[in-house]
Amino acid sequence: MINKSSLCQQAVDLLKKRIISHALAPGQRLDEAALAMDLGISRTPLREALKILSAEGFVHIKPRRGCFVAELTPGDLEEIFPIMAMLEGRVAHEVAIKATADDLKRLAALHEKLEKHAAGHDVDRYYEVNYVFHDALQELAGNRWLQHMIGDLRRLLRLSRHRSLKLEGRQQESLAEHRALMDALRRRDAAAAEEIMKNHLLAQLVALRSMAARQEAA
Amino acid sequence: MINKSSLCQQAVDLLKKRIISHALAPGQRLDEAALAMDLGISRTPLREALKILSAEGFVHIKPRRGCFVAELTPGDLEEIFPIMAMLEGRVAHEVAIKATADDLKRLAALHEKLEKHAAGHDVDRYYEVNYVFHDALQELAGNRWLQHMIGDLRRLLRLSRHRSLKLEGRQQESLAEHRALMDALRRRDAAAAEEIMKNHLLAQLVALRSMAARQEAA
DNA sequence: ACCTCCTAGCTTGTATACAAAATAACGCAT
DNA sequence: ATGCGTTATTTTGTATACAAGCTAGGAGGT
Repeated sequence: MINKSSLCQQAVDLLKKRIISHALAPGQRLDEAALAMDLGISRTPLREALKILSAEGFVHIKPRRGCFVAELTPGDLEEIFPIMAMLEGRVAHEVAIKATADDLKRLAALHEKLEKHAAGHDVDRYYEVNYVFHDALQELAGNRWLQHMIGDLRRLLRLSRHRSLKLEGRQQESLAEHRALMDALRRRDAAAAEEIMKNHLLAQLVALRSMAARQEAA
Repeated sequence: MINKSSLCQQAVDLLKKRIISHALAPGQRLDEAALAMDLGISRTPLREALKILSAEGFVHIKPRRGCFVAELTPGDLEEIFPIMAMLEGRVAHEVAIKATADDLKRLAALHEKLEKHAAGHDVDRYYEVNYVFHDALQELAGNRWLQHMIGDLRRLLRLSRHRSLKLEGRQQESLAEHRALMDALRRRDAAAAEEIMKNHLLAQLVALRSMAARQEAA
């Protein structure tokens, strides 16, 4: 058993995974007794886990009425993406100033992977590496609170299965934006890096809108 | 008794107050049994409350070692203020665009109160109204997620008793910045409003720094 | 005298049992 | 048949009891 942490923490981790993977559907009611039985634990640690998930926005607890998996409306996305754009823009800004030549090399290596997966039309791996890339940037920015807030929002965004890269042409755009970002970082142009990152996020929002519109039409 | 909510929620609210007011000192260990006894509840709802407070950053839970009141280091302030500056800047931006003439009148009324308390050297009331003013702005911006995140950070900041307005001259500066903000809002100059608000927050950070330096010297 | 190991206690983590409130089901009256 | 009221059941909220890990203090050895 690698898992030596508390049952509460284990429950938090597992439920997050299930919520993000939509094994637990948005809006679904969570029955404490049934869920506890399913996880093989008692209600006490499970309830503590649900309180944590509630504070982090994954579920909503309606007093005396139960616990429900959170759902993100299109309106939420419209509100969250601009915030993310600001925060990640700030990250890019800091990285442009702080990163060492070595750091930039590591980023470049990740970017190369992105190019490769894009060329191979491997959307899943592209997403994966993209995540790692953004994560690495946050690490380099070295602002723990910024990192914390972005992390919260990122996890939340995953509640909605937005896969905007599936929109034709979007992956190429995304890649071009990443290229421009790497350029700005190498030039140590903080203002440009921030602006590019901002627009990168906002472009994702635009892509999501058109996907939603397309789905609406169908 | 107006208070009909769960014991857990009551505990959360009360503990927040105690932590913010420093009735519970930063770094202090919270003994579950003793605290539960003190609050007149059992450990079960108290533990749920502590989990929530932990997720919101008010306390840190070290597994099997206990729960400790969080403390903000000067480093944390240096990280948080720039984020706040961005977020509140964004709020100002949105308000400049969205606010109706009526909204602006309400804000102006609040600003008048600020001027009055400043003239009367009533620092406490100035802080109070200042809080209401910023809160009103967030309301007008109408971005619930932005509001949520700013709210979290604001409460966190109150962990450190930073009273930068006590620095001589700072209150007058603060007032001037508020005046400039109102001007920009009336002119519907979103970019200017955003910039002014950003600098308003960053100026607070600078004031805090010099207070810390002064305290260091003493 | 100091370090180590072991034990005793205290504190956190978990399970179960109980209380209270909300939902569902049933019967009655219209 | 339908709507309302009452009761039964389910489910959340809370308390208590139990298990397991950490801390501290003392005994024994070097």
